[in-house]
Amino acid sequence: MDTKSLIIDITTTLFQQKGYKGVGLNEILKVCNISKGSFYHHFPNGKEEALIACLQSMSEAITSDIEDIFNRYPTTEEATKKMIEKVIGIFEREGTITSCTISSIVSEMESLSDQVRHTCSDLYIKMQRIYSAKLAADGFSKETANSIAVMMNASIEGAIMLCLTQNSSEPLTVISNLLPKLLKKV
Amino acid sequence: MDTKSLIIDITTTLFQQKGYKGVGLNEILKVCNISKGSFYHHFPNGKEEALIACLQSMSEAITSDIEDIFNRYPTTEEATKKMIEKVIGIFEREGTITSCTISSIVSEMESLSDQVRHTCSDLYIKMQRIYSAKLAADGFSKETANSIAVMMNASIEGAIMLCLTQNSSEPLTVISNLLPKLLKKV
DNA sequence: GTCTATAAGCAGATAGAC
DNA sequence: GTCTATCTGCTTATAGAC
Repeated sequence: MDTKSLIIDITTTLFQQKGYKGVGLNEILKVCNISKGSFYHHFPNGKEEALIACLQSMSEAITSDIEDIFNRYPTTEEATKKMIEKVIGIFEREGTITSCTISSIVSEMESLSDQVRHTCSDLYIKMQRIYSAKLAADGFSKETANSIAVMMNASIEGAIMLCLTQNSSEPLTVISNLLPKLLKKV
Repeated sequence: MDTKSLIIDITTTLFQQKGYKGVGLNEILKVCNISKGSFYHHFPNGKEEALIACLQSMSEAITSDIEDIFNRYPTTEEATKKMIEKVIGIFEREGTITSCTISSIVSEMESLSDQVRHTCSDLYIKMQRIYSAKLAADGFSKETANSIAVMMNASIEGAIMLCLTQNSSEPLTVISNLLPKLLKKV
Protein backbone atom coordinates (compact mmCIF):
# COMPACT_ATOMS: atom_id res chain seq x y z
CA MET A 1 0.00 0.00 0.00
CA ASP A 2 1.38 3.41 -0.94
CA THR A 3 1.91 6.23 1.52
CA LYS A 4 -0.84 8.47 0.18
CA SER A 5 -3.49 5.77 0.58
CA LEU A 6 -2.15 5.02 4.03
CA ILE A 7 -2.47 8.64 5.05
CA ILE A 8 -6.02 8.86 3.67
CA ASP A 9 -7.09 5.64 5.38
CA ILE A 10 -5.76 6.51 8.82
CA THR A 11 -6.65 10.19 8.70
CA THR A 12 -10.21 9.43 7.60
CA THR A 13 -10.78 7.56 10.83
CA LEU A 14 -9.19 10.31 12.89
CA PHE A 15 -11.35 13.00 11.27
CA GLN A 16 -14.50 10.93 11.78
CA GLN A 17 -13.69 10.47 15.45
CA LYS A 18 -12.45 13.91 16.39
CA GLY A 19 -13.48 16.28 13.62
CA TYR A 20 -11.20 18.33 11.39
CA LYS A 21 -10.02 20.88 13.94
CA GLY A 22 -9.72 18.17 16.56
CA VAL A 23 -6.96 16.37 14.70
CA GLY A 24 -3.55 18.02 14.63
CA LEU A 25 -1.04 17.51 11.86
CA ASN A 26 1.47 16.11 14.34
CA GLU A 27 -1.05 13.51 15.43
CA ILE A 28 -1.54 12.43 11.83
CA LEU A 29 2.22 12.16 11.29
CA LYS A 30 2.68 10.19 14.47
CA VAL A 31 -0.10 7.66 13.81
CA CYS A 32 0.94 7.26 10.15
CA ASN A 33 4.57 7.13 11.19
CA ILE A 34 5.68 9.59 8.53
CA SER A 35 7.38 12.97 8.45
CA LYS A 36 6.08 16.43 7.63
CA GLY A 37 8.05 16.37 4.38
CA SER A 38 6.33 13.20 3.24
CA PHE A 39 2.88 14.51 4.16
CA TYR A 40 3.33 17.77 2.27
CA HIS A 41 4.73 15.89 -0.73
CA HIS A 42 1.41 14.08 -1.10
CA PHE A 43 -0.80 16.98 -0.01
CA PRO A 44 0.96 20.21 -1.10
CA ASN A 45 -2.03 22.29 0.01
CA GLY A 46 -1.89 20.84 3.51
CA LYS A 47 -4.48 19.54 5.89
CA GLU A 48 -7.59 20.72 4.08
CA GLU A 49 -6.48 18.98 0.89
CA ALA A 50 -6.17 15.79 2.94
CA LEU A 51 -9.66 16.40 4.33
CA ILE A 52 -11.17 16.54 0.85
CA ALA A 53 -9.43 13.27 -0.05
CA CYS A 54 -10.70 11.70 3.18
CA LEU A 55 -14.24 12.91 2.55
CA GLN A 56 -14.17 11.30 -0.89
CA SER A 57 -12.91 8.12 0.70
CA MET A 58 -15.73 8.20 3.29
CA SER A 59 -18.23 8.92 0.54
CA GLU A 60 -17.13 5.92 -1.50
CA ALA A 61 -17.04 3.58 1.48
CA ILE A 62 -20.45 4.62 2.77
CA THR A 63 -22.29 4.66 -0.57
CA SER A 64 -20.83 1.36 -1.75
CA ASP A 65 -21.83 -0.23 1.54
CA ILE A 66 -25.38 1.04 1.18
CA GLU A 67 -25.58 0.10 -2.50
CA ASP A 68 -24.43 -3.38 -1.66
CA ILE A 69 -27.18 -3.89 0.87
CA PHE A 70 -29.85 -2.25 -1.26
CA ASN A 71 -28.99 -4.54 -4.14
CA ARG A 72 -29.20 -7.63 -1.97
CA TYR A 73 -32.69 -7.12 -0.57
CA PRO A 74 -35.91 -6.83 -2.58
CA THR A 75 -37.67 -3.98 -0.77
CA THR A 76 -36.66 -0.70 0.86
CA GLU A 77 -38.10 -1.93 4.13
CA GLU A 78 -35.93 -5.02 4.26
CA ALA A 79 -32.82 -3.26 2.96
CA THR A 80 -33.17 -0.44 5.49
CA LYS A 81 -33.66 -2.87 8.32
CA LYS A 82 -30.52 -4.78 7.34
CA MET A 83 -28.56 -1.57 6.88
CA ILE A 84 -29.40 -0.33 10.36
CA GLU A 85 -28.69 -3.78 11.78
CA LYS A 86 -25.23 -3.55 10.26
CA VAL A 87 -24.57 -0.17 11.85
CA ILE A 88 -25.74 -1.50 15.22
CA GLY A 89 -23.43 -4.47 14.75
CA ILE A 90 -20.49 -2.11 14.20
CA PHE A 91 -21.47 -0.20 17.32
CA GLU A 92 -21.54 -3.35 19.38
CA ARG A 93 -18.23 -4.61 18.03
CA GLU A 94 -16.25 -1.36 17.97
CA GLY A 95 -17.98 0.61 20.72
CA THR A 96 -18.64 3.51 18.36
CA ILE A 97 -20.13 4.30 14.94
CA THR A 98 -18.16 7.33 13.84
CA SER A 99 -17.12 5.30 10.78
CA CYS A 100 -20.72 5.37 9.53
CA THR A 101 -21.15 9.14 9.40
CA ILE A 102 -19.52 12.37 8.32
CA SER A 103 -21.36 14.36 10.98
CA SER A 104 -18.13 15.38 12.69
CA ILE A 105 -17.14 17.25 9.52
CA VAL A 106 -20.62 18.57 8.76
CA SER A 107 -20.78 20.20 12.17
CA GLU A 108 -17.59 22.14 11.53
CA MET A 109 -18.53 23.22 8.04
CA GLU A 110 -19.35 26.76 9.01
CA SER A 111 -15.62 27.41 9.40
CA LEU A 112 -14.42 25.33 6.46
CA SER A 113 -14.27 25.94 2.72
CA ASP A 114 -17.18 25.70 0.33
CA GLN A 115 -15.53 22.74 -1.37
CA VAL A 116 -15.89 20.81 1.87
CA ARG A 117 -19.57 21.70 2.05
CA HIS A 118 -20.10 20.52 -1.50
CA THR A 119 -18.33 17.23 -0.92
CA CYS A 120 -20.51 16.56 2.13
CA SER A 121 -23.65 17.57 0.26
CA ASP A 122 -22.71 15.20 -2.58
CA LEU A 123 -22.53 12.25 -0.23
CA TYR A 124 -25.97 12.93 1.22
CA ILE A 125 -27.42 13.30 -2.27
CA LYS A 126 -25.89 10.01 -3.36
CA MET A 127 -27.33 8.21 -0.36
CA GLN A 128 -30.76 9.67 -0.99
CA ARG A 129 -30.59 8.64 -4.64
CA ILE A 130 -30.08 5.02 -3.65
CA TYR A 131 -33.01 5.15 -1.24
CA SER A 132 -35.20 7.01 -3.72
CA ALA A 133 -34.54 4.56 -6.57
CA LYS A 134 -35.50 1.63 -4.38
CA LEU A 135 -38.62 3.43 -3.18
CA ALA A 136 -39.63 4.11 -6.77
CA ALA A 137 -39.15 0.40 -7.50
CA ASP A 138 -41.41 -0.27 -4.51
CA GLY A 139 -44.10 1.66 -6.35
CA PHE A 140 -43.91 5.13 -4.85
CA SER A 141 -44.26 8.18 -7.06
CA LYS A 142 -40.98 9.94 -7.79
CA GLU A 143 -41.93 12.86 -5.58
CA THR A 144 -42.97 10.73 -2.62
CA ALA A 145 -39.87 8.57 -3.05
CA ASN A 146 -37.65 11.64 -2.85
CA SER A 147 -39.41 12.87 0.29
CA ILE A 148 -39.16 9.55 2.09
CA ALA A 149 -35.49 9.29 1.08
CA VAL A 150 -34.78 12.63 2.77
CA MET A 151 -36.64 11.48 5.87
CA MET A 152 -34.70 8.22 5.97
CA ASN A 153 -31.42 10.02 5.61
CA ALA A 154 -32.26 12.58 8.30
CA SER A 155 -33.57 10.09 10.82
CA ILE A 156 -30.62 7.72 10.41
CA GLU A 157 -28.04 10.50 10.66
CA GLY A 158 -29.87 11.95 13.64
CA ALA A 159 -30.15 8.57 15.31
CA ILE A 160 -26.41 8.01 14.88
CA MET A 161 -25.80 11.30 16.71
CA LEU A 162 -28.15 10.23 19.49
CA CYS A 163 -26.37 6.87 19.76
CA LEU A 164 -22.99 8.57 20.04
CA THR A 165 -24.33 10.93 22.70
CA GLN A 166 -26.04 8.25 24.77
CA ASN A 167 -23.38 5.62 24.21
CA SER A 168 -26.11 3.20 23.24
CA SER A 169 -27.46 1.71 20.03
CA GLU A 170 -31.04 2.08 21.22
CA PRO A 171 -32.01 5.13 19.11
CA LEU A 172 -31.08 3.19 15.96
CA THR A 173 -33.16 0.23 17.09
CA VAL A 174 -36.11 2.52 17.73
CA ILE A 175 -36.04 4.15 14.32
CA SER A 176 -35.51 0.79 12.62
CA ASN A 177 -38.78 -0.33 14.18
CA LEU A 178 -40.61 2.86 13.22
CA LEU A 179 -39.39 3.35 9.66
CA PRO A 180 -41.85 0.77 8.24
CA LYS A 181 -44.62 3.20 9.25
CA LEU A 182 -43.17 5.68 6.79
CA LEU A 183 -43.07 3.11 4.02
CA LYS A 184 -46.78 2.36 4.20
CA LYS A 185 -48.69 3.48 1.16
CA VAL A 186 -51.60 5.53 2.50
CA MET B 1 -25.90 42.33 32.35
CA ASP B 2 -22.92 40.90 34.18
CA THR B 3 -19.73 39.78 32.48
CA LYS B 4 -20.19 36.08 33.11
CA SER B 5 -23.60 36.05 31.42
CA LEU B 6 -22.18 38.08 28.57
CA ILE B 7 -19.40 35.56 28.05
CA ILE B 8 -21.83 32.64 28.15
CA ASP B 9 -24.23 34.30 25.72
CA ILE B 10 -21.67 35.22 23.11
CA THR B 11 -19.55 32.09 23.46
CA THR B 12 -22.61 29.86 23.14
CA THR B 13 -23.23 31.22 19.66
CA LEU B 14 -19.57 30.84 18.70
CA PHE B 15 -19.48 27.21 19.88
CA GLN B 16 -22.69 26.42 18.02
CA GLN B 17 -21.30 27.90 14.82
CA LYS B 18 -17.74 26.60 14.88
CA GLY B 19 -17.60 23.84 17.48
CA TYR B 20 -15.49 23.75 20.62
CA LYS B 21 -12.09 23.28 19.04
CA GLY B 22 -12.95 25.74 16.31
CA VAL B 23 -13.22 28.66 18.71
CA GLY B 24 -10.00 30.00 20.19
CA LEU B 25 -9.81 31.75 23.54
CA ASN B 26 -8.51 34.89 21.86
CA GLU B 27 -11.55 34.99 19.61
CA ILE B 28 -13.83 34.78 22.64
CA LEU B 29 -11.97 37.60 24.39
CA LYS B 30 -12.08 39.77 21.29
CA VAL B 31 -15.79 39.35 20.58
CA CYS B 32 -16.69 39.77 24.27
CA ASN B 33 -14.27 42.67 24.53
CA ILE B 34 -12.73 41.40 27.75
CA SER B 35 -9.28 40.38 28.91
CA LYS B 36 -7.77 36.99 29.74
CA GLY B 37 -7.76 37.93 33.42
CA SER B 38 -11.47 38.59 33.41
CA PHE B 39 -12.25 35.36 31.58
CA TYR B 40 -10.22 33.21 33.95
CA HIS B 41 -11.76 34.99 36.93
CA HIS B 42 -15.19 33.73 35.88
CA PHE B 43 -14.03 30.37 34.55
CA PRO B 44 -11.00 29.31 36.62
CA ASN B 45 -10.89 25.93 34.89
CA GLY B 46 -10.70 27.54 31.49
CA LYS B 47 -12.43 26.91 28.21
CA GLU B 48 -14.05 23.59 28.99
CA GLU B 49 -15.71 25.07 32.07
CA ALA B 50 -17.15 27.75 29.81
CA LEU B 51 -18.35 25.05 27.42
CA ILE B 52 -20.33 23.31 30.15
CA ALA B 53 -21.96 26.63 31.09
CA CYS B 54 -22.76 27.29 27.44
CA LEU B 55 -24.24 23.82 26.98
CA GLN B 56 -26.52 24.42 29.95
CA SER B 57 -27.52 27.73 28.43
CA MET B 58 -28.29 26.07 25.08
CA SER B 59 -30.22 23.36 26.87
CA GLU B 60 -32.41 25.87 28.70
CA ALA B 61 -33.02 27.99 25.62
CA ILE B 62 -33.91 25.05 23.40
CA THR B 63 -36.13 23.20 25.88
CA SER B 64 -38.01 26.30 26.97
CA ASP B 65 -38.64 27.18 23.33
CA ILE B 66 -40.01 23.72 22.65
CA GLU B 67 -42.05 23.65 25.85
CA ASP B 68 -43.56 26.98 24.94
CA ILE B 69 -44.76 25.76 21.57
CA PHE B 70 -45.92 22.40 22.88
CA ASN B 71 -48.02 24.14 25.52
CA ARG B 72 -49.62 26.43 22.97
CA TYR B 73 -50.90 23.80 20.55
CA PRO B 74 -53.33 21.00 21.37
CA THR B 75 -51.75 18.07 19.50
CA THR B 76 -48.26 16.80 18.83
CA GLU B 77 -48.89 17.11 15.11
CA GLU B 78 -49.74 20.80 15.28
CA ALA B 79 -47.01 21.61 17.79
CA THR B 80 -44.36 19.82 15.76
CA LYS B 81 -45.44 21.55 12.59
CA LYS B 82 -45.22 24.96 14.29
CA MET B 83 -41.90 24.10 15.87
CA ILE B 84 -40.31 23.18 12.55
CA GLU B 85 -41.87 26.25 10.95
CA LYS B 86 -40.12 28.34 13.58
CA VAL B 87 -36.75 26.75 12.82
CA ILE B 88 -37.27 27.33 9.10
CA GLY B 89 -38.14 30.95 9.88
CA ILE B 90 -34.86 31.35 11.75
CA PHE B 91 -33.02 29.82 8.81
CA GLU B 92 -34.62 32.24 6.39
CA ARG B 93 -33.95 35.25 8.60
CA GLU B 94 -30.45 34.44 9.80
CA GLY B 95 -29.16 32.28 6.97
CA THR B 96 -28.30 29.47 9.37
CA ILE B 97 -29.80 27.35 12.15
CA THR B 98 -26.80 26.54 14.30
CA SER B 99 -28.66 28.20 17.18
CA CYS B 100 -31.22 25.37 17.14
CA THR B 101 -28.82 22.48 17.67
CA ILE B 102 -25.87 21.29 19.72
CA SER B 103 -24.63 19.05 16.92
CA SER B 104 -21.36 20.94 16.63
CA ILE B 105 -20.51 19.88 20.17
CA VAL B 106 -21.92 16.38 19.88
CA SER B 107 -19.66 15.70 16.92
CA GLU B 108 -16.56 16.58 18.91
CA MET B 109 -17.57 14.65 21.99
CA GLU B 110 -15.18 11.78 21.36
CA SER B 111 -12.30 14.08 22.33
CA LEU B 112 -14.07 15.90 25.17
CA SER B 113 -14.82 14.99 28.78
CA ASP B 114 -17.58 12.70 29.94
CA GLN B 115 -19.28 15.62 31.64
CA VAL B 116 -19.81 17.19 28.21
CA ARG B 117 -21.34 13.98 26.92
CA HIS B 118 -23.71 13.83 29.86
CA THR B 119 -24.82 17.44 29.43
CA CYS B 120 -25.59 16.80 25.76
CA SER B 121 -27.40 13.58 26.56
CA ASP B 122 -29.49 15.42 29.16
CA LEU B 123 -30.71 17.92 26.60
CA TYR B 124 -31.83 15.21 24.19
CA ILE B 125 -33.63 13.38 26.98
CA LYS B 126 -35.43 16.56 28.03
CA MET B 127 -36.58 17.22 24.47
CA GLN B 128 -37.84 13.67 24.12
CA ARG B 129 -39.71 13.93 27.41
CA ILE B 130 -41.66 16.92 26.12
CA TYR B 131 -42.53 15.10 22.90
CA SER B 132 -43.38 11.92 24.75
CA ALA B 133 -45.71 13.61 27.24
CA LYS B 134 -47.65 15.25 24.43
CA LEU B 135 -47.86 11.98 22.53
CA ALA B 136 -49.19 10.25 25.63
CA ALA B 137 -51.79 13.01 25.90
CA ASP B 138 -52.65 12.31 22.26
CA GLY B 139 -53.55 8.80 23.32
CA PHE B 140 -50.44 6.78 22.53
CA SER B 141 -49.22 4.13 24.94
CA LYS B 142 -46.22 5.15 26.98
CA GLU B 143 -43.94 2.83 25.05
CA THR B 144 -45.10 3.98 21.65
CA ALA B 145 -44.90 7.60 22.76
CA ASN B 146 -41.28 7.13 23.79
CA SER B 147 -40.41 5.51 20.47
CA ILE B 148 -42.01 8.22 18.37
CA ALA B 149 -40.30 10.86 20.52
CA VAL B 150 -36.90 9.35 19.70
CA MET B 151 -37.80 9.27 16.02
CA MET B 152 -38.92 12.91 16.09
CA ASN B 153 -35.75 13.97 17.81
CA ALA B 154 -33.52 12.03 15.42
CA SER B 155 -35.24 13.17 12.25
CA ILE B 156 -35.29 16.83 13.28
CA GLU B 157 -31.62 16.81 14.35
CA GLY B 158 -30.70 14.97 11.17
CA ALA B 159 -32.73 17.34 9.02
CA ILE B 160 -30.98 20.32 10.61
CA MET B 161 -27.64 18.79 9.61
CA LEU B 162 -28.89 18.26 6.07
CA CYS B 163 -30.12 21.87 5.93
CA LEU B 164 -26.76 23.17 7.07
CA THR B 165 -24.99 21.01 4.49
CA GLN B 166 -27.25 21.94 1.59
CA ASN B 167 -27.70 25.55 2.61
CA SER B 168 -31.43 25.10 2.23
CA SER B 169 -34.40 24.66 4.54
CA GLU B 170 -35.90 22.00 2.26
CA PRO B 171 -35.03 18.93 4.35
CA LEU B 172 -36.91 20.44 7.29
CA THR B 173 -39.92 21.13 5.10
CA VAL B 174 -39.87 17.56 3.83
CA ILE B 175 -39.80 15.98 7.28
CA SER B 176 -42.46 18.39 8.52
CA ASN B 177 -44.73 17.06 5.79
CA LEU B 178 -43.89 13.43 6.54
CA LEU B 179 -43.99 13.44 10.34
CA PRO B 180 -47.84 13.21 10.44
CA LYS B 181 -47.45 9.74 8.91
CA LEU B 182 -45.62 8.71 12.07
CA LEU B 183 -48.34 10.11 14.28
CA LYS B 184 -51.09 8.01 12.75
CA LYS B 185 -52.50 5.43 15.10
CA VAL B 186 -52.39 2.15 13.19
C1' DG C 1 -13.25 42.29 39.11
C1' DT C 2 -10.37 43.64 35.36
C1' DC C 3 -6.03 44.54 33.40
C1' DT C 4 -1.19 43.57 31.01
C1' DA C 5 2.80 40.82 30.51
C1' DT C 6 4.61 36.57 30.07
C1' DA C 7 5.23 31.74 29.33
C1' DA C 8 5.51 27.07 27.37
C1' DG C 9 3.75 24.44 23.84
C1' DC C 10 1.60 23.32 19.67
C1' DA C 11 -0.57 24.69 15.19
C1' DG C 12 0.20 24.48 10.13
C1' DA C 13 3.64 25.31 6.78
C1' DT C 14 8.35 25.77 4.33
C1' DA C 15 13.34 24.94 2.92
C1' DG C 16 16.61 22.29 1.65
C1' DA C 17 19.57 17.96 2.46
C1' DC C 18 19.68 13.21 1.03
C1' DG D 1 9.86 10.30 -1.96
C1' DT D 2 11.29 10.95 2.68
C1' DC D 3 13.87 13.26 6.05
C1' DT D 4 15.20 17.10 9.69
C1' DA D 5 15.46 21.78 11.03
C1' DT D 6 13.25 25.89 11.25
C1' DC D 7 9.68 29.61 11.26
C1' DT D 8 5.67 32.34 12.42
C1' DG D 9 1.69 32.71 14.69
C1' DC D 10 -1.60 31.01 17.62
C1' DT D 11 -3.08 28.01 21.58
C1' DT D 12 -4.32 27.72 26.65
C1' DA D 13 -2.90 29.21 30.98
C1' DT D 14 -0.55 31.89 34.88
C1' DA D 15 1.33 35.86 37.68
C1' DG D 16 0.86 39.83 39.59
C1' DA D 17 -0.33 44.99 39.23
C1' DC D 18 -4.26 48.02 39.82
